[in-house]
Amino acid sequence: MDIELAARQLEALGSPTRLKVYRALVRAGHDGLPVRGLQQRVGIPASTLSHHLHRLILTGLVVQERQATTLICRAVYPAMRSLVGFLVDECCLDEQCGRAGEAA
Amino acid sequence: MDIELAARQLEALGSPTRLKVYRALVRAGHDGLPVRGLQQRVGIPASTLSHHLHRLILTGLVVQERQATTLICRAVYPAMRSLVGFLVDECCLDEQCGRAGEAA
DNA sequence: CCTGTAATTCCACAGTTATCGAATTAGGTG
DNA sequence: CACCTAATTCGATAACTGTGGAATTACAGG
Repeated sequence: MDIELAARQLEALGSPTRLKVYRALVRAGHDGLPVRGLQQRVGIPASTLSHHLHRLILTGLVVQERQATTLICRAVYPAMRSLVGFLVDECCLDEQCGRAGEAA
Repeated sequence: MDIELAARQLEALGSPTRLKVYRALVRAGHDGLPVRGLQQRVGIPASTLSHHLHRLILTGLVVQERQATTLICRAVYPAMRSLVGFLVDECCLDEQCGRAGEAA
């Protein structure tokens, strides 16, 4: 995992709106959510949502698939997995980030 | 862990410069690093570094402690731990983010 | 082809961020 | 106190971000 990619993905998640969007998608599971459903859940105008989705897609955290007239959005789980892996491997020392030691 | 705090911390880490700063601090371990040493490692002007450090400190990811004329910076490991915890607990579904399934 | 729904793209604007030289504050030493 | 090093704060500027209404593209059905 490249540090530049990690930074871009962290930045993509680093907006309350986008984090809520992403979380909604993760919670939607494998079936994903249409943009419309996402919009109702997050409660923002369509154009704003579209911009945020675009950013999430650019970093590889989200993909879209067209089903007739609706676009289904899905979280890309492997991307999140490697991002978390980066944080743990590159940014944490084992002793300090391991569960042992102190209960946060 | 509040989603707003998570977003602010993700944003703080979501800049290549700040991510490098943070990583350097984590790697420095418990002893931390003086601002000067950090500056040499990351290679940016002091004032720029100071701003980035300030942002990291505001989100609770980094702390500073004065030792005479030098300021020692340290990564706050529990903060990273709970951020990673948030990503795993709130943004990942067990089945999809568990190590089982596929090897990323 | 006309219509309707889905979603994006266009456009504009206010607010924020990154950057860094210069000035300033903090703290120790002769 | 004068001086030195460490680091921050000030000030200014260019670039980017978030936001959302309006126009546009994409697709299906009658």
